[in-house]
Amino acid sequence: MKNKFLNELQERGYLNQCTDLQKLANICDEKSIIGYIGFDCTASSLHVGSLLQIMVLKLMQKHGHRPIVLLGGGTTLIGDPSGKDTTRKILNESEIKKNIESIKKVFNKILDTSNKKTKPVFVNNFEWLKKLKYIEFLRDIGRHFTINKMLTFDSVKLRLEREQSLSYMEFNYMILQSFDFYQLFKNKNCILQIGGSDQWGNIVNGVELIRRMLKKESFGLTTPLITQASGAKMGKTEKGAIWLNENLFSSYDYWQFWRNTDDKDVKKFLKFFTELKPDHIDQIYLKEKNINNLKIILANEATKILHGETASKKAALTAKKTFEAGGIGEDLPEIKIDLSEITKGISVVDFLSKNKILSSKSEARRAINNKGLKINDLLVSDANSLINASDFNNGILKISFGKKKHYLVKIN
RNA sequence: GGAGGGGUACCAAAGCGGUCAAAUGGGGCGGGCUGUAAACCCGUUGACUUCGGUCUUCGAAAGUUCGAAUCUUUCCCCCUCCA
Repeated sequence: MKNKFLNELQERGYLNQCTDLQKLANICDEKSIIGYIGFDCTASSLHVGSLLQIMVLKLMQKHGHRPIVLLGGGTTLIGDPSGKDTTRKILNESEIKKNIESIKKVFNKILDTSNKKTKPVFVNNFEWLKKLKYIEFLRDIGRHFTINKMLTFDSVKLRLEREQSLSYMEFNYMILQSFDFYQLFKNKNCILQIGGSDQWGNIVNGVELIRRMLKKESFGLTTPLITQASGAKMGKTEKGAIWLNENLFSSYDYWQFWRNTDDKDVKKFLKFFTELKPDHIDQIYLKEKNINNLKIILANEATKILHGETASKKAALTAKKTFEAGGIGEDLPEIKIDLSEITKGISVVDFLSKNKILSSKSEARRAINNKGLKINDLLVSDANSLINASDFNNGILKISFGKKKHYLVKIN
């Protein structure tokens, strides 16, 4: 019989592989466990690609288990070769520290921090990795890894097959990650490591290490690699990543991201990225004839989890006003402009490039020539036209690029 | 160490003395259709511009030439084959 936590894990499609599902289920039935996921700290924010993993942590909490969030200051110094064709850029310690602080904010928003029993624990593997002594480490830990086996793991194998160089430093990443798990197992009683499917090799090595070093059993579990119907990797659009930190990606944009989900992904994403019950999702999916309403539900629920209910509602309202009523929603991005500039009259093209709505004047001219630019919902037909005071209604002007990008310009 | 092949825009790839800001495909962006979706169709895709042009770009540097992505030299990097 499956355990509730693992059951829901599977039902939502979070489960890819597990080292021993049945045994893990038995343990989860008996007591509350501690599990961890490690996150990369190469940027100041995680993006939607890591969201599935965070949702798994949240699910653990829901079923009374405690998540450990490992923000890998130590391993980020090395760079995980898994799924990478080339060596990552190496960050220095202070950059990583800053990134960790920034990334933490998101976990504190998404995860439940009020329940003492399941409150997330943050750890930084730099704490133990920095203390390692090379010779000791080789003797105590290194002896348990054979090169023969390490060469068979995808992260290594693929790089070698493609004849892309893999440095000795990166080659060691796997061992360090195993050591992380060992440390957490030994010191924090953490029996489960979760990760994306590309982490399988690293995770299994950790389980193995614990067995060899401590003669104890631990568990590994991976989530599937999710792609969007378009084939793109989750969270990475060509424009840039869908960041989770609000300073990089506003709650309004975040809501829009979900609202623009491909039809084919809607059901899947509802299960992945909302807390609606799976059977409820199945029901509404059957009942609701208009898929757009489901996309709105998806956007509302997903945004709620990250940015809270107020922000989610505000984004939804703005979307409604902007797209359905053709009006102005207050959550649209704002741009301030000095009164003096409008009295003089500023050219539209200058304004667009200056405020980074478009990257250059040429691009702005192109946009106008391609009928892509509107001011107060009126097409701008002349690339030389000026913005002046008469374009403002109550000190506000709406400028739109394409059908989806709208900005409010306010007089300072 | 020896012998060859190659580095071109976001990516892939053509061009191999002028007509090259550089074919074509993908991607991006905009428009049309629609449902803020997909598919499809059209346009666009270095910067600046008084819209006449001007400037920067084909691994790096130097040279030949009226003129270089294209020829020469040196350097850097990648690949294939042999040892």
